[in-house]
Amino acid sequence: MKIGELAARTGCQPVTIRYYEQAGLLPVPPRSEGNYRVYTRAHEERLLFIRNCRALDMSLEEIRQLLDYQDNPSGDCSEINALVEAHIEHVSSRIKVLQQLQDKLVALRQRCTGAEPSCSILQELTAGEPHVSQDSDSHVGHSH
Amino acid sequence: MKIGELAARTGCQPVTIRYYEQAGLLPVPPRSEGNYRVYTRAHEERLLFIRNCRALDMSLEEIRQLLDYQDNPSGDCSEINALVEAHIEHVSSRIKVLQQLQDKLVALRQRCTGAEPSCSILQELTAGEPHVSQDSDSHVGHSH
DNA sequence: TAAACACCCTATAGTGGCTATAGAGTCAAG
DNA sequence: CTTGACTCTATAGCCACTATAGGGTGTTTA
Ligand SMILES: [Zn+2]
Ligand SMILES: [Zn+2]
Ligand SMILES: [Zn+2]
Ligand SMILES: [Zn+2]
Repeated sequence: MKIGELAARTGCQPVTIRYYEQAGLLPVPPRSEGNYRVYTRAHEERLLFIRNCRALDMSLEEIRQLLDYQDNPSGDCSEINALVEAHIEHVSSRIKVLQQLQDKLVALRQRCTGAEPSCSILQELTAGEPHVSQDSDSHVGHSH
Repeated sequence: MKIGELAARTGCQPVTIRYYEQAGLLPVPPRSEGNYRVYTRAHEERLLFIRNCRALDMSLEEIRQLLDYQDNPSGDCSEINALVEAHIEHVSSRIKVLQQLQDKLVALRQRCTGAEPSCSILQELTAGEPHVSQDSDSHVGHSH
């Protein structure tokens, strides 16, 4: 299987596959005579694993850990559980922050009556309120 | 006011202030004899505006737009309202995605009984389900 | 006067998870 | 034998910063 077919099978672009190889998540595949990467079902499974994890917004580092547990099974689920638990916390704490932002944004939208000399939204944003910084220990990302 | 004081007043690092200048969000300030940037209250207000917007997770591009409306007031709130509305949509769509991920993650955690030969969590992640890609038109970021 | 120290300057590279581009090679079909 | 689809490598860009190196400035203290 060449990279294009693997990409089509996994819903993933060839460049991304090469990137995962570079990042040490996918094992380096053998090459054909013409220097093309040649993949097997094992690669496909592993890539699907990665894509499933990415679809859950795990970081590549978290995925690296899970793959490591998979490659060196210890019969102990506790580390896997801890990782999943930690990632649930990443996601849920990000949700909380975003919900607070949403509340503030809705309140901000409310401020505009359309009848002011200068829009109240801009005035509100100019006001120097105690600004709450976003927590940076969570890795679950931004809205843009 | 030198950059350190401005940074302290706005809860923002000096490097970030220079970055905003470079990015065209803060006007280039005059320099002192010793080539230090010298800021005024006007700079402080503008930087507070930017930080307030960033605290709401707006992108620098969105902030650029708002600053532009502020610098060229048209008496028309509709563009400002549209921008805020669009950003609320960025945030809320990100929240929806993350809530779905959270549900899946909780279900995933549930799978581990601690009694399997190989952890069911890894098996579930290996399974090649139809993977739902995250929408990429929203700019509100990731959990990590 | 000199040394220490806090602050400031520029320039460059790194972060994460890709995407985009340039320039070249491979391979099957017409 | 040329076209076209695919592949290769290497490099740069995206966002909003953060980190580092290597130097200059300015005040305080020994
Ligand atoms: Zn995580
Ligand atoms: Zn208004
Ligand atoms: Zn937005
Ligand atoms: Zn288990």
